[in-house]
Amino acid sequence: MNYWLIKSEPDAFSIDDLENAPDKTEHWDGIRNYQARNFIRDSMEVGDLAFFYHSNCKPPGIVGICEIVSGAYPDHTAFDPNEKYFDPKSDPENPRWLMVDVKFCRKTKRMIDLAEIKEHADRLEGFALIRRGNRLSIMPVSKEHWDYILSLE
DNA sequence: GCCAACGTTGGC
DNA sequence: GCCAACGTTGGC
Repeated sequence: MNYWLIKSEPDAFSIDDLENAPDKTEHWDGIRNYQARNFIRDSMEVGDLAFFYHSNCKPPGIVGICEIVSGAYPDHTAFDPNEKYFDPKSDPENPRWLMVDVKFCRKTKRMIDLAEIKEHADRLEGFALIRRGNRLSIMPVSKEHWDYILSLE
């Protein structure tokens, strides 16, 4: 059982979009970063929980919790030239990019925004979200950090 | 809109 | 394999 934080720009796909999706489940496509891909491929397991984080908005922050409900499988959007995240170098015979399905669990009682999380940096040492220059769209969260952040809710 | 911090690309 | 140029991310 692992814990994660996954980022999404709310203009593109928000926590409400996930809640309103059929079966409250959606595939998490568009990951085009090897480190994030490797997390999906090697470490994510069905039943893992993830913070749903709104990025590139005002204010950015954690807005909900979702569950990983599938193993990793090929991200088909990489094969389609009409898709925003088309990657001609991803071979369908040997897919370069993977995705998982995530299911809405609940919204947090309130948004736990980035500024607040940073105020607790001393209790969140090593948390990838507040490391300098962090740009990962999927990152692991330790159980200690997970519980602590939820205690702020 | 700005820009720092990265990741990727491609010439050599 | 090095590294400059370029593109992207994402907070501010």
